[in-house]
Amino acid sequence: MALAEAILVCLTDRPMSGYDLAKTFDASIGFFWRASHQQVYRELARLREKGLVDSREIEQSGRPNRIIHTITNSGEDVVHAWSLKPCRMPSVKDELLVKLYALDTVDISVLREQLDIRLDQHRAKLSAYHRIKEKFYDGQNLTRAGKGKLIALTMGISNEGEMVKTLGTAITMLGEIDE
Amino acid sequence: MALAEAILVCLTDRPMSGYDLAKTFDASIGFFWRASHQQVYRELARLREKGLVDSREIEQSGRPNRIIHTITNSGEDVVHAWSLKPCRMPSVKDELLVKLYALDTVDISVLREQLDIRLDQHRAKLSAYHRIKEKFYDGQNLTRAGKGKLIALTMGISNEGEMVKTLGTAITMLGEIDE
DNA sequence: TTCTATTATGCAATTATGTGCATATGGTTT
DNA sequence: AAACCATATGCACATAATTGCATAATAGAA
Repeated sequence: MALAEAILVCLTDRPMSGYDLAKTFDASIGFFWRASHQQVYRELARLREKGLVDSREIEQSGRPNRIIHTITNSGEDVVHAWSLKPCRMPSVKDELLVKLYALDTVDISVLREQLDIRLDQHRAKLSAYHRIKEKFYDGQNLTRAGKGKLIALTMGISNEGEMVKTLGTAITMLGEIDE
Repeated sequence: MALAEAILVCLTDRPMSGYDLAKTFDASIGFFWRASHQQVYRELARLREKGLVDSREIEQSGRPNRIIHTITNSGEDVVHAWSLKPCRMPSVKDELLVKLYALDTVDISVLREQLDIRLDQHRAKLSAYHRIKEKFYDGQNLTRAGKGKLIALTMGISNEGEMVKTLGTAITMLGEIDE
């Protein structure tokens, strides 16, 4: 259960509402650990129960009240303990690769379209990462936190770039079959 | 639920026991879709219930009887329908990247060790993939199924190679902090 | 001789994730 | 005026994955 830790990590930076967190998980930290808003709210309820966050409701007029969550001391202890534990390998689960693996049971032109779609998705991610890097992490006086995010982003960029290249190769190889 | 489809795809090739399938998921198809033996046995029970596989017990002396599972016609229909559906993007969930993202809450030397471990894991995968490619897919007269597996393997190799490179960069960048 | 690995199957409990739905309001677009 | 988007929260149901346990025989190593 590292969603808990990912949320706590976000709250280390600053106290946030569930809505803020959900948006963060749609962007920044979501590049490395994806979660929906429902998941975030459910996990926040658990963290509150365990006393790892402190939640206070803020009155608002016009729109629903916000609930601001602040990390507690025991929350920080949990983050620290987690940081020392070894990391798991992310588990691979890619339907596209399974379809390539099972090439004699699938239609090549359909699969080709699916590869094209995937290629576009990786291109989109790549340019999004580039924009973020230029906007926030190209200055030279970065904090330690900023440097860490830059390293993660750099890995993301080279990952996506590589995916774009490999998918191109795969599409070419697929095109050379049955022609 | 694409574990069902991954199992059916394996059974398209040849009928297999749960044990055989579990081993296949520890290697070959497991490179693209990971599953434990418990998961495989449970899913096989479901597939049997739905009539997508046909299961017959084979008597053995000395050791437990094997149950051989064969894909049925409706099982093949399910695989075909699945092959036409668009593929999902694999969901990113990587603790190591979250730790980099949260660099000011983690100890750099501990994180460095974790990066080293990850680097070794990717190197191991890379050389395993290379061995398999040389052994099974370097000949020129491949079947269509073989060509598909070669494309998937090629993508795996370039993925792992890229991870090895990027982790090297990340370790260097991490080393340049606080020195 | 004890311990471990391999073959072969699976249940039970827990934890995690995904999908659909529900509510409430103010501002902007058509 | 109606439709839609952003803000803000969350429940309920369903599916999937992890972890620990359980059984049972044989072969080979320590």
